[in-house]
Amino acid sequence: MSENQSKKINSEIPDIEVLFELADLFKVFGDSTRLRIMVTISDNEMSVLNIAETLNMEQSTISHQLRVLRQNKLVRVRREGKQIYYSLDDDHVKKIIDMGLDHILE
Amino acid sequence: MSENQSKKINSEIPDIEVLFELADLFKVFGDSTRLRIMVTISDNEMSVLNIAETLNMEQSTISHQLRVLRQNKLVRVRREGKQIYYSLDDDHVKKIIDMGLDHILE
DNA sequence: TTAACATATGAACACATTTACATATGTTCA
DNA sequence: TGAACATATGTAAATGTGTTCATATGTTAA
Repeated sequence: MSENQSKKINSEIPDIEVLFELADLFKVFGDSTRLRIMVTISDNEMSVLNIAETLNMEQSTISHQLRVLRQNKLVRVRREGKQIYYSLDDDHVKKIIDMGLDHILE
Repeated sequence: MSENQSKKINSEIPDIEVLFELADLFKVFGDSTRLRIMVTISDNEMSVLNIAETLNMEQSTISHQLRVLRQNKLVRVRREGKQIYYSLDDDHVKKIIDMGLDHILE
């Protein structure tokens, strides 16, 4: 059995706990502020204040949302002096966003 | 418009309205009941009652969520007599789910 | 150490979302 | 037509989420 079957792997029915986890993951992507943060830092890392200024939002709002992204391992953190720089965790994140964009822009 | 350009679309920074739309799309995936419905009907179409029984939830709950999926064009609808059969709209939907699963299961 | 700055966090409010119950709408068949 | 069934919808309650304000924590440099 052919390539056909290797494509089948993902079509097995995931059990319910996995689906709960998956819903939680998509929930994180389902907020425009968090999406904007992710897109903003996708090219290069940025400090919290820098992100807040770029998006024209409160520093605390950004900080709260960065925590959500951190908890879900979607961003990387690096301290340099007083500032803390955030960047996207991996290409996976970008891929998920791009896949969604594909759906919308088609 | 060259192929080059069409591939580039996704790596440009999407403007804010698109990100709002994108957030709305992910919001739909960010609920376990809707995810379970999508996974349940991903192999073959199912009637509303059948879905409700499979997931052991109220018929009205399923119906409400199916409307959300319908409004977001994620499911296809087919009437046959008294029953209405739902199925996933396209492979795109499955891909988005699989991509999320990849992130979780790695 | 203290002042100045960057980030994180707690609490509260406003708003959105999910679900269940009751009921309406739509379809078939006698 | 009316009874029986399948699906959709309105409403209300419970729960969850995002944002702001005030303040705490942590870092640097004088």
